[in-house]
Amino acid sequence: MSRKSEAKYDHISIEKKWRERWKERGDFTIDLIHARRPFYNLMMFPYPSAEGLHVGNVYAFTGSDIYGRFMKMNGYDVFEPIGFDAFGMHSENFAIKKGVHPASLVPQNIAHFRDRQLKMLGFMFDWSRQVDTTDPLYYKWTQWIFVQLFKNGLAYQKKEPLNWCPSCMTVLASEQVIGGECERCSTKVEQKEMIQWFFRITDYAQKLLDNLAEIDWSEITKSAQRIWIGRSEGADIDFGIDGLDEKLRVFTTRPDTIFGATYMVLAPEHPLVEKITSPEQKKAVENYVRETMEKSEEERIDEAGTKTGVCTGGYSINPANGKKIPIWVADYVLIGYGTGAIMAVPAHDERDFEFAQAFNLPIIEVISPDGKEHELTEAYTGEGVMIHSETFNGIDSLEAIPQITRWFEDRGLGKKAVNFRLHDWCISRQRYWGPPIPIIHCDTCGPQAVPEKDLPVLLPDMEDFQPDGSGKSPLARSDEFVTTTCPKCGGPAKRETDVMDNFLDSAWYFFRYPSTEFDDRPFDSDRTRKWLPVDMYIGGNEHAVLHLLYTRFITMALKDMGFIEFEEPFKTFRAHGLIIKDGAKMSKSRGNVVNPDDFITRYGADCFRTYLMFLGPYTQGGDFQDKGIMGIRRFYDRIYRLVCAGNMAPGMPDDKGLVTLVHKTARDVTFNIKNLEYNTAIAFMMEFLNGMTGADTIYKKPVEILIRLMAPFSPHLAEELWERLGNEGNIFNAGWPEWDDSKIVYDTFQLVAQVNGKVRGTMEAPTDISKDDAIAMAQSNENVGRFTEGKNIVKTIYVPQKLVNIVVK
RNA sequence: GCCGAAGUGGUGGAAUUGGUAGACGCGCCGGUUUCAGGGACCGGUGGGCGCAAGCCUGUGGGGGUUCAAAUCCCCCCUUCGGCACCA
Repeated sequence: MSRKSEAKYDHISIEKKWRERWKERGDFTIDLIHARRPFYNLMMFPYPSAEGLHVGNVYAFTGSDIYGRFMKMNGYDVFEPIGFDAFGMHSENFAIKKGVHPASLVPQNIAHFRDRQLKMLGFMFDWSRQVDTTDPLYYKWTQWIFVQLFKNGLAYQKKEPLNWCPSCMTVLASEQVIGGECERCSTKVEQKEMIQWFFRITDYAQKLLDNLAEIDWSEITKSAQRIWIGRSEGADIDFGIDGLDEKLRVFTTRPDTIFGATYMVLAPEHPLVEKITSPEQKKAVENYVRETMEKSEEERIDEAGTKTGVCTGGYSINPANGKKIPIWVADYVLIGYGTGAIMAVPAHDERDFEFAQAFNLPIIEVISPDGKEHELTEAYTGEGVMIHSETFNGIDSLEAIPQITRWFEDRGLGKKAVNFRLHDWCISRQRYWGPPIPIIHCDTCGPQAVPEKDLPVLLPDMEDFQPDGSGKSPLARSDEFVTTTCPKCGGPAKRETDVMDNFLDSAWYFFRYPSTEFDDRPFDSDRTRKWLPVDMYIGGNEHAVLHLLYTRFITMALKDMGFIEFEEPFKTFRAHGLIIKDGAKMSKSRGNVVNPDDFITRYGADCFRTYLMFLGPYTQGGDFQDKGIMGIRRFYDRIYRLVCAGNMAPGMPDDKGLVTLVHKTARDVTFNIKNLEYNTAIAFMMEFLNGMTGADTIYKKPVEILIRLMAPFSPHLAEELWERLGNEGNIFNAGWPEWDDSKIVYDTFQLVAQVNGKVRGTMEAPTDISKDDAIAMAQSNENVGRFTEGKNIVKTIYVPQKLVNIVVK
């Protein structure tokens, strides 16, 4: 047969054919009401950026889609929706850069994403239920959520020093500051004191933490959340202030060290600083506070370790022993944690030790590892026996913590306390491209929620939408938008002009998917009961403390407000890994960005999908090497030719080895997919093909099994081959291959003969060989004999169906 | 600095209740097909020694436990990720 007439795997026409067929048949539009085995398979919806779909998106979606298709073949009614997270600074900044209005750019981007890219990749999305966060019909309900939180006291305004991104010209939530930089544009953030809207996520800190123990999430994600929530247990203790009728409250995890407190430190922003400063120190303190406020977050991070501060001239009274100790101001104490003030115990805290050394403050050892006194050259932070602690001397420090806490409690000077580093979620943004915060400010009635019947508060169409850095949103420049009447008293009032954080849009989108046809409610309760919580959620771990934490909070709040019956949104979450290119991160500056479109055109979506999954374990990512995709292409070419050749014997082969291979492959591929170990699943399928083509006759049944196993990876090709083999109907309704464990048996195995742990020979032995026979067989091996001759056999180890190890001396 | 994960051929990666290290690919080498050019098929491919049988060596480095260690324990190095003065 000449090369020309040989069957050629034409991926372009095959993929086109099946895209159309699926659309015609409506294969993936599922009946949400009558579904019998609902399975909600969710992936993180993308920003429809103008650069188009990134290979990282394709990687993420493919891994999720394979899982969804696998579940479908296992008989579940899989709901796999997709949408567009199109509000927010990412879209807006890009629009500014291009000089286009986001309202005209975003729909273009969505169309490109959806029609030119996502639809080419063979995902089984239910296109009848999309979500676009910029659609007023969607953000109406984003605003509705705000209103519910406001009514329930979970949304409030407060003035606080906040993270301000000078480039994006807006405040950010602390989760959106990564290493002192803006999460979106990597500009160094500054501190700015402003009045903003917050959500009380801290009310849920304990629950957010506790539930982590119960949910089936990637451990790496759970641990990131645990660290971010940052629970620490200790005590609040009130120190007196010399000459003032005020209390100075501190939080400490080490009340056992209180007799070693030799000074106090206030954060520069602490409200008591001014009151306690003595006239002599006034100037120095004022200078220090001003300098600190002017420092950027970056400078403070860089300086961590070098201690600065000034003495206030004020004194505090240690409630443990009545001693007078000086109060200092220093920036190593943060206003945002605990009470913004500490009792400094230089002997047992590294930071306090450094500070005490820098400013020659006394160091008193109160915890001793061996009960003796020491000359301290560094802080001792471990446990030990208490010394210099009056009536507590001799007590083990661990036991002393509850004792001392109780001692203070009894005297009304302190109490057990728990602190979280988690802060309330700042959701105000001084930007244009987001849902307006649905609040009306009335001078007489205060801030009022926009009545639900008046939602959505439409984002006004403004030609000039650029942020101006004034600390106010561009919306403030529209009188028409701002001017309104108070819903309570009817008097003149002004609308809130900030828009909401983009992460609120995405905190509830999966509630909307199953209920997109309802325009009188955000989500239908029957629908929600049937489909939520989400069964499987796959996405990037970069959202561990952003989206994934906010989402859990919103879900908990919705439950407490009575709208839903569960408090965790995702039963299972798996973080996928990251794709790199030739060992390095992909980036435009390196010029090593993989463009999915090129590979799809050249090799087909099926090949591209499969290759991405072959790069490495899905949860760990992989290294994309352009040449590697040929391996997958060859694999599919071979299968295609095999099926097209058509000369197959019916049914299953008689050959026991082949039968075993069929069952073993079905089993292994199944478990691999369940565990998201797609790379090894593909390897097993390749071995299967190699094993089949090595035989004289090809049988049809094993080929059909292989095609079903590969269907989640290469849906178009699998459909095509399934049809060519004479099957009717969607392969995804054909069921998942079953296997029989009792068929996975071998008559013989390779018996390894070792002498002193080194392999000296291998021989084929019957599976049911006895221990004695196995040992005898090993000893009969010529090479083994060379190493045992003239030696004493000390012992012999037999591991059934594995090896014999003869130990000689 | 602290926490977590990981270091395996030229390369991506397999193998973990401890039991033949390198599955499956890529690349490379040799061959077949009247084959001219990213085709198909067959064979080989960790390193060293050897004509060969085979031997030695080998999973970041160094110790240890064990009949047996990529896998378990201790110390060290490197890389990546997270947190970053959190009291």
